[in-house]
Amino acid sequence: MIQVTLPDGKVLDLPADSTGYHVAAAIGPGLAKAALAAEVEGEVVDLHRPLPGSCRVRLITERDPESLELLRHSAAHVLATAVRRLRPDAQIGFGPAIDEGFYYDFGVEEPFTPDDIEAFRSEMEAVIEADFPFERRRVDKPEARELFSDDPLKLERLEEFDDDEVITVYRDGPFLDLCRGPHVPSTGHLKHFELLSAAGAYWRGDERRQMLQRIYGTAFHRKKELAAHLERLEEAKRRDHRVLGRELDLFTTDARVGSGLILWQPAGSVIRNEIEEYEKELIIRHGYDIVYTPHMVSEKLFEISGHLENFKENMFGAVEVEGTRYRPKPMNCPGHICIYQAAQRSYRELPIRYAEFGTVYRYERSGVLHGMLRVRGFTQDDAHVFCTEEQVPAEIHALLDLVDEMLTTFGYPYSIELATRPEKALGSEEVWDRSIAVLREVLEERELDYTVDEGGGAFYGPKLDFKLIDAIGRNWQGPTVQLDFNLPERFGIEYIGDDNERHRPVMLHRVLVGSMERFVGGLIEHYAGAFPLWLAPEQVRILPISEQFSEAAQAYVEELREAGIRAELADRETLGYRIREAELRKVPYMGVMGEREVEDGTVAVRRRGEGKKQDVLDRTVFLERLLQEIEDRALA
RNA sequence: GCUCCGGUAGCUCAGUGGUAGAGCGCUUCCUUGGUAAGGAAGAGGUCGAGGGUUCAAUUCCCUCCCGGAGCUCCA
Repeated sequence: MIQVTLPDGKVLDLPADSTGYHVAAAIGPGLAKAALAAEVEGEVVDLHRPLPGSCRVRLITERDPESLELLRHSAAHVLATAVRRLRPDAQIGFGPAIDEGFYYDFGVEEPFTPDDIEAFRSEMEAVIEADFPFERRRVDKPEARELFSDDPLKLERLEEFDDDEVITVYRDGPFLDLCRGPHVPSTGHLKHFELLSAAGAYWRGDERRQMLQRIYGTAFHRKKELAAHLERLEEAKRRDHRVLGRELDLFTTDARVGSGLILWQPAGSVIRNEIEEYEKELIIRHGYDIVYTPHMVSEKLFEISGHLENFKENMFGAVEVEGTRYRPKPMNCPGHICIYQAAQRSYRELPIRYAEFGTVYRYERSGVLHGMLRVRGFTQDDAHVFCTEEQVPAEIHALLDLVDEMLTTFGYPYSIELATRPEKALGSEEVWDRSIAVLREVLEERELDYTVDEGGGAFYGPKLDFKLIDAIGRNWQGPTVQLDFNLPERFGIEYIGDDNERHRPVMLHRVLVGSMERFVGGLIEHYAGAFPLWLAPEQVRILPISEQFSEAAQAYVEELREAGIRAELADRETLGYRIREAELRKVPYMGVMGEREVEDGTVAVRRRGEGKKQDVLDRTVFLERLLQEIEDRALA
């Protein structure tokens, strides 16, 4: 007999060869049916795996978050089972669960067609219907070699195991896979799944290796959850900034200009300009100095900064003028350092904070370019803080204030990640530890939640990464704050301390929006194109009921413009048509003016997305409300 | 960069080895309309670019450019 301790502290006495299933059965028939796996001494294992002896056991059902990963991993096996049935020659690669689903990689002569995918989907249904149990078996290396003698990819993986390592295989019906597990008990547990896409993927992510065909899918315990997930994907598609960008005339690209280069149309430029004006006001209030540096500089600068050494493959090529080679800058920091070095600095001046909307150019491989989100030319809201080591905590505090104010304004919740010393790092361990400790202390002082990305810092310093969460729950790269132990050394920057000696200042890099292009692209998706009033390219559209009121409407448009409101008149076609147009254009407010309004000095105000609900307001009152909403940068 | 898919009117897309269509948009006219499409007429295309095969290429083949799904990488 063994003693099994349950999470609530209860202890069960069970026969020595019991499994998680027996534990569940001993608790009750409902649980025996619902259990998908067991957590034994903290490790998730198959439900039918014998317990190692007396132990702590927690049963995992579909209520537990871990179970989704199990389900999806098993779904990947079901997919492979189906593929192998229809295409016995397909080599099998890896098939893990991922964040939102699963994939499986196959080596085939010809890429899969949509018809193939559909066939696999149907075949998966059959595999599920058959309800094959997932059977785990330990094997040694020679036996494994035998089992996978027809699967070169599995054999390659197999050779990476140490001789004494535990190797397990899983079988479900006809399909056998080299796999660590665990799995759900049988294929029948997979009820709600969908295959989503197929694309090429290099074996082991190495572009020099064979290209496999990867099929992506997802799976859920409940039909409703699957439907909700698919709906979320649809919603993401509807919000696609490339589609909205064209519909709303925000930005465009042109083959004659080049890939990865964004042309900001007037409407998009309004948004960008509003953001820049807001940020300028914000950072000037926070003690920053605005600077400008050239787009192209002598290559020598990048020799000093080390970019030519470490970043060359991301830099545009040089142009030679009168014997000097110039390059478009990939980063703004070297220029800012030169401004710092334009004069001898005293500790009395520090901290010095230089900010620039600096446009940088980076070579990106054509395949990674994506709308405004991944481009070759972009403008960073870049800033560099030069300060003494003692001033660092105060600077970090100030930055956290700045970040919070900024992200709150745009309506983004966010999370914080602290990235620490990587393997290959510059500067002494002691300096690193001290800097990380400073960052940590500031975060803790503020009682902010954060996660640690162990070893995720740049080689030249630790950083804080802020992750934005958008309106449909997706994560975006947000602000970053980065300590730099490298550039101050390379440039030999100094200040004179109160001891009249030369000292090396600490340098912080920081961006808030990061790249204007990426940020605005993200905002388009976050707001689904319906920008809050302060950012809306067109804020108010005035609609006279008929042309006989056009003059009065035009006069009101002028009045609004006079007050700084971006207002337009729409007086052609029918009223219904114009309302529809304004809604599709996502103009925040429509103001209807007919006989009554013209006589009364009012306007019938209709808010975007609120249908017929409207207020008849005194025109001056409406204007004041608009101004207030803009001043507040209200989100609604 | 690589694999696959795509590029036809401003936009979304149909179509064909015998030089082309729809809807929306645009222009003009009629309509002067009270809250998500009033009516009519018209203009608009070197079918991504170049080369090849063919009596004939938008259609088939090759190269290139641009875009998409991914791999890898990143702000």
